[in-house]
Amino acid sequence: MTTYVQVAVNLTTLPELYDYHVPAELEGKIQPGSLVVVPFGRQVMQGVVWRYVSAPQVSETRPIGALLDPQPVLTTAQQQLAEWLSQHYLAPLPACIALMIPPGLSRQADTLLSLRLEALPPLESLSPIQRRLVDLLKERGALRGAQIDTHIKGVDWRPVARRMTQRGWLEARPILPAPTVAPRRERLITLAIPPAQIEAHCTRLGRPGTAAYERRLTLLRVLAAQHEPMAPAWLFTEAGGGTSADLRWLEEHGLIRSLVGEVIRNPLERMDIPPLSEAPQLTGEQQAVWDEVQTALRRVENGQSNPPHILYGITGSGKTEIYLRAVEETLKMGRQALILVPEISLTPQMVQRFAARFPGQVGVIHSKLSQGERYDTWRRARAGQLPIIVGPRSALFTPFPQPGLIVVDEFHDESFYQDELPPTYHAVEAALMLARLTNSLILLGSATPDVSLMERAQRSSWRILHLPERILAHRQAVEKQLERLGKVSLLKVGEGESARLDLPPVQVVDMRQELKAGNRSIFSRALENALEEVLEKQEQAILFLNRRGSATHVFCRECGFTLRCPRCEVPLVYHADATALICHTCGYSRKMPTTCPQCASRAIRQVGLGTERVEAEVKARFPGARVLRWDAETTRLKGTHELLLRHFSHHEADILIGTQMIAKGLDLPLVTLVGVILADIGLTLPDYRAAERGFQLLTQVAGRAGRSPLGGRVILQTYMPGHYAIQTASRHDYNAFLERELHERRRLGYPPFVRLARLELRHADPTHAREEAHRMANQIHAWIEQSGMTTLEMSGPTPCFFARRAGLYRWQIILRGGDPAALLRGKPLEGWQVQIDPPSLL
DNA sequence: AGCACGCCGACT
DNA sequence: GTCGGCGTGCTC
Repeated sequence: MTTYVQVAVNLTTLPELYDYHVPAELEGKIQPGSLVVVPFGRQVMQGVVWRYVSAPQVSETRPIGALLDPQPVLTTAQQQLAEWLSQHYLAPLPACIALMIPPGLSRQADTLLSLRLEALPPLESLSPIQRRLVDLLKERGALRGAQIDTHIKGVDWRPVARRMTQRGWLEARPILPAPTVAPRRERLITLAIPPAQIEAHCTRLGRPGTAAYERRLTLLRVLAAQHEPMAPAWLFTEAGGGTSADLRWLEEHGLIRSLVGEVIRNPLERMDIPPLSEAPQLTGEQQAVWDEVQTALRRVENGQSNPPHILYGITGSGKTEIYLRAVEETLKMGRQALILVPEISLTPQMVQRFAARFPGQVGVIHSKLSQGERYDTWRRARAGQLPIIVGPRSALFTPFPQPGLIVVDEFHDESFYQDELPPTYHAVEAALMLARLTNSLILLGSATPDVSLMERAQRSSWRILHLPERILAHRQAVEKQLERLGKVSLLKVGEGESARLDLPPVQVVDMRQELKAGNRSIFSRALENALEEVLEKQEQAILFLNRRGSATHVFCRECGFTLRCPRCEVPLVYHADATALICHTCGYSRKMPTTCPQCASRAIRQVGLGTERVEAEVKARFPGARVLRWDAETTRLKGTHELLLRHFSHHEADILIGTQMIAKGLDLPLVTLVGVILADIGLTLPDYRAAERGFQLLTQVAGRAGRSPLGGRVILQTYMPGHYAIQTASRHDYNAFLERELHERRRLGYPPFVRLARLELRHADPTHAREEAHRMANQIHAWIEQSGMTTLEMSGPTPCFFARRAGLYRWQIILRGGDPAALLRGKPLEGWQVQIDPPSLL
């Protein structure tokens, strides 16, 4: 009996599965999820076995070539998740599978080219490209296509090589490159005698009293203290000396043994992990929430399903402690937990808390990992050896044997939506699906829950858990620190270790009134006074402005000409410290001109403001203040987030100026003032979620103040003080915002009351882009007619709001109504990027 | 992705 | 007549 299987071939554009038979030598070793090598046309490719089939769809099948990993690389739940992603987001299945296989293990087919010297014509008769190929292969021997690509750039050499192969001048052999990742093996040293007998064997260490004798004895003692095999380099470090000759001596005298063992590459080794921390006592509110979560986890344990749980808790209300306990409970029942966070480099405190509570059981995923670290983390998770994974959206695709808990922290964050490369998907939606497939509990936590999901939660009877009070954990530690600084605490009377804190009062300052009163500075009188006060008291302040640079744009007062990026057409931004104009979309930069390029007038000026300008103004007004600027640029120039952060939290600076990256999860107890320089930025963008984004950002920024017993306040400067996002954020009133925003969405016909799909086209040729956009719009119109989906509305084609990006012209078509994805499924959309339920239409 | 097939214009 | 451009379709 031959076994037949369907295989998803690793070629991201392939829409279907292909049938193969299992050869006798692989019989019993192949199962759904197996990573295999298959012949495909005249190529050799990688693929994932999808399912067994009793009979193939085609008369002739070819055999599976080899099995690349004895363990399946996808779990059953992951296969189902990949199928759902493919269906829901209109992406080819192999593209969805690619999300789940570590880079380095997943390889694409290639061709190995070599010269046939005996058949080669005289070199003079060759064309330049042919000549380059021949020279390269003569020098380097046989090369893969990918290797040739690195030597011959900007030229399409493949058709040339193909013709040379047809003439018999070259030999082309299809190959599949081996995975570039593998377990790391190292020589390890272990004691060959019981630790207690070291003294008894001293005679075998050489002549007593010599340096070598002492070194060897120390090596043995270190090994005895360690209880586990040690790599030589580590052993020498711990022993404070030693050579490989010592090891040889000890091995020859039967005192130690060498063995080869796997060494795990663990990214957490590079991180400072605080000592094991005990779970703090819960407040009454936390306890009530925890009781509910615990009950839900009981149900998971008993195989019953749960609705998604939303954990709506204001900044500093102790959500993380609930996550930690839920993880502990999940581990107790032998299942694994997944913690998704928006941006791991901005939330090192989150990772540290998990690593401290569950030493040795936490794996971290982030973009800076080496391939080896990523591969090892993936394999340990698959084997059940690493039951907790913390990471960004990609961490969702970790292969756990039996997940029991999925946490999405700050689930309103847009970084959970991937729209750069296909498949575009929303990690929160995918997490909801995975929770359903694995019968896991899913906890979605946020201080500003996503409006669409909140509406869905209310409509579908999800559980909504509320933590309305800020708490201050580790009260004694903080109070001791304040005592040292001679500060008076503003804590409310509380029980035990934790205490309550009020949310900081927010003062909205109308900048139009400031102008009327003759104040043309970027600081209102209120903010200036507050800053002065903070500096006097030796406390700290944060100034927030959601824009980098010194000015928003540069224009000529004579003729009105604005300097724009030649590739993106967006206005260039002036950066004072580099005296350059920079495009914030593509990075293009040029010198600041002294005269207008259009009319040659010298009246060319910068207008608007960014973080650099704020920095300059602060330094001018408060010469004694120590100022630290934190944005994408200073991070790039001055090193890691952690470094800047540590600098500030050790009070080596008084004022921190930053863009939205300072809004996330920082816990800075000495900050008593947060000033928002201009709250309006972003609110006026033509996008259906502009108000929601503004509200979230302002709420988060405001949450940075008053996280300590010193109290705190927020000053919010704006030109539109009546805007509901600003009004509700200043009152910390999420419910009022939610109600108003849902009202607006219903009125204007936006999610959650309709579903959206967005089609985007990018092309270097503006005419082609426009014509293709119109052709597609007509086509979609016809599809709507044919399908009878008359509730679907199409708008466009229109140029995108950012109409050019990195030299490419962008056009979009928006579909809204019942189920836009259903219309597009299976339709030819080549060249277009499709986004289902996009969080932005810019 | 490769590679074949097949159709059209520029050269030996 | 052939060579070489690239549009289209196929790979179990």
